[in-house]
Amino acid sequence: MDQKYNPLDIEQKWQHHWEEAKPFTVTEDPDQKKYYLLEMFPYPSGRIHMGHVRNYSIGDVIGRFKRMRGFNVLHPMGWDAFGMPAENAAIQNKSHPAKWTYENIDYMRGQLKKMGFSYDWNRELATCNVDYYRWEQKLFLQMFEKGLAYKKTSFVNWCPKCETVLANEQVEDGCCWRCDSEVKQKELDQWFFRITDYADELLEWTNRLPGWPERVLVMQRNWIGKSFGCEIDFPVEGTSEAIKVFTTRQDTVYGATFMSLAPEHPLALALTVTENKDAVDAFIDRVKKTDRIKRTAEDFEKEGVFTGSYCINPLTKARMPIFLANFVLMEYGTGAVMAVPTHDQRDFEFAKKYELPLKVVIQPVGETLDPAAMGEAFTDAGILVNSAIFDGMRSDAAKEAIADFLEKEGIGKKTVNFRLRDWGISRQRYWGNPIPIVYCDTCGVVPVPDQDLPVQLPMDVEFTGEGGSPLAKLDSFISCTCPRCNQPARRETDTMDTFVQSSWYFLRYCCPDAQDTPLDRKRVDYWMSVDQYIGGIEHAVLHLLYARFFTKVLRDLGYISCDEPFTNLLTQGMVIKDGAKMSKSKGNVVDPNALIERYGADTARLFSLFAAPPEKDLDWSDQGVDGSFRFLNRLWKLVHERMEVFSNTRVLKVSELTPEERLLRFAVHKAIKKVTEDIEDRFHFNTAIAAVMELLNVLQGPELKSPQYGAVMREALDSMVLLLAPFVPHITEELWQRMGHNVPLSKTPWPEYDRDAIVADEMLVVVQVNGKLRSKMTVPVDTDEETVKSAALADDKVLSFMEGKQVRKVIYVPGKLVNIVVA
RNA sequence: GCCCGGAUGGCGGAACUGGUAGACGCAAGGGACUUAAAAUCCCUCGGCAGUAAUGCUGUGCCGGUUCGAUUCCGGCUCCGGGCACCA
Repeated sequence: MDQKYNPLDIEQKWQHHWEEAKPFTVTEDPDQKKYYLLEMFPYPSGRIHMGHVRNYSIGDVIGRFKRMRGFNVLHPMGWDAFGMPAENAAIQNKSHPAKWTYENIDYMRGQLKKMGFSYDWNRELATCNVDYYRWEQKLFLQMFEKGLAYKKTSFVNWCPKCETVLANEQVEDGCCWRCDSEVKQKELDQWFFRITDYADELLEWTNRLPGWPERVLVMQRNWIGKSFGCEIDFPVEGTSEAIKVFTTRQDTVYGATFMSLAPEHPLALALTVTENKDAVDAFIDRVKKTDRIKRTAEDFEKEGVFTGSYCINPLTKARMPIFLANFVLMEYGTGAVMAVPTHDQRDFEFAKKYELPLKVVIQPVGETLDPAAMGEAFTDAGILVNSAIFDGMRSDAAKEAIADFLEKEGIGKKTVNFRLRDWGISRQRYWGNPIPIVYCDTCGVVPVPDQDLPVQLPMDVEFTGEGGSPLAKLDSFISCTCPRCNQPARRETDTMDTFVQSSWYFLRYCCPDAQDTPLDRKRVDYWMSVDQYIGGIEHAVLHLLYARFFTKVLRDLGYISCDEPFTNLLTQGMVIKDGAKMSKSKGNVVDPNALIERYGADTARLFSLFAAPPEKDLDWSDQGVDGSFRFLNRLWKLVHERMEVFSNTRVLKVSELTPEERLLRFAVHKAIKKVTEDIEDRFHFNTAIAAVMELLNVLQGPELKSPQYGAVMREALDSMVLLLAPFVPHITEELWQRMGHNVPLSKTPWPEYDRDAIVADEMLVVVQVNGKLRSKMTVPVDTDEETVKSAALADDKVLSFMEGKQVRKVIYVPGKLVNIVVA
């Protein structure tokens, strides 16, 4: 037998075995506890990177562990395969995105297999495959029917480099999430998903996801941005019209001295008097040319223009001049703001600039504000003044009272507003799922009927890189007949955002071969929801919000029963090297292939799990990798060395062990307990691995000559190999087999620790004087409190620190320490 | 500005409910083996003083609670992340 640890051979051997025996293939079994484990599926960009290695290694530990614990573990893998890089590569290489994508998938699948991840490959799916996206088209049409998918003209985020629209969630710091180009605003007719219909439920459930990291939930809550307030009507002087405003500060309504409208407000032009028309037109024109992102920056100068019209404050009856203001957004609230310059900083700045009246209606407790002397708005809560019957009330009480009063008078009503906008899903790109819609001059927007699905993405397309989407130039695709009137019609040429595909892939994994339906309810209901989801934090308000939305929509469409897709979420940290995220431009990339060739997959897995707990950033260290490799070599050597000792050993007789043997066994069972708890309760794989390293250090001690040493050692090495199996599956399978086991590790249960073995005969008691460590004593475990205390008081070292002082108190923490308080 | 995290040796990190700070690993130094090197094995390894035993000190800073604080409370500093002209 090979005595040298040769990772490449044994990894190949066991990967081949898994390929043949398929121990990770699962079906629904109502008699077994199910466990759905999922890592975020990769985009097939070419080759896997360290982030993938880390993400999937974390997942694989959990998968293999749960399997050994007797769970029916669903652990699928697939490809988030539509998207722009494929199209860009096609332009560059004069190739086809499909070719590029499928080649990448083949290569990366090979890489994942070389890492030894325990996936059920029978369920593999690629979202660019028509067998996947056809069902998404069906779901789109059902959403269209229910009004959850709709088309509207609006200003949208436009990435000039990607030549496509981006959802709000895909704009980061005013730049494209993918290519970092500055995002512009463009007015386009686009498809949207009505995620705002689910805003309340999405928010509500953030309080019912205890298995999610709090910061992800907070980010989602902020993103949804629910605020409570009032809608109030301000009648326009001399007309029967009223301007509706939204405010969260109805307690300041008596202080509203003017009105600010968004330049896009539908009443803007109608309210403009003839003398002001030129100025207003010029202002609107200027604002429209200003970039959206800049316009909404906090430091952007507040500017406006007077329309010449007035409205009436419904409570004070004061005349309020109506302005257009550049900082007022049409898409939040009603596009109109009642301006309270004393209690809102923006209104304050605006009022100062255009010399508008200031009226204080909230006084801070114990202070009196003088409007003339104010340098900034007072925006905190306080006591109402100058507010008629509400004078003297506190802000929060006044909010309620004024809201009730407005409702009673029919001037306004309580309402809520969300920051969340509908999800814009149209993309002006080729490599995506075609939106199954036809435009007919007679019938308008017509959904493609069920029997005509799927709308196949045509393959005979040229990629020039010029002039936008290739689909928009492909007559054979565009030209069609209207399904309603059979007249010539045009096909929609936009494709769906790739985040649509990733919003339900985890459901399709449950029934990847379902033929007549996107989702086979019986199977989906068996597996869902995902018990553990693992991926990067960067998807906190993207994928993770969209997937929650889709799950709720599909529930309401009757496809599934669960309310939420992911019960537990683990967000793993980034992989860092030399103080920066690994990237080609920084030149600090570690290639998994090179690592596997040099050390084997087990070492790569072990290091990425050992160097940091999963949720923290992982600092890559080449020497650290050496250390992990050394450990596996020591393990290999020790098992082979001691194998002979136990080869002809009889059964372990626990009651007849020598003290040395008992100590060895103590170490083994302590390790089993520690590793089990670290994996199960907290996913602290780094400390679990450290515990096994400690055990190895103990077992490496000198061979004993005592009669049961062989039996103890057999139990020890068996246990150690089992404990390491989820982390380093290849070497452990090999050692397991070499130790004479016929059943492979992948079918062997997790070890249980023996409670009796971890009860020590003696205990170490630390002795403190005034909280400082002064001595240690070893006493039999059953020693009673009084005996321990008096032994501590009689200790030589302790006595020297008590000299000339009186004992005030003696504290005993059973089995741990004695603290003697002296003065 | 608001909301979340975080700060522990030369480095990655450990200490789970307040009870021996620094597990495990890396690096470094010394030694064994070797003609030599690699590999392997052994020893040392927070700081200061001391040959040593040992003592003092030490978990970002200041203070508090406690017999006892890396852990709890109050106030700061710095770093990372999210949100932000959202009415």
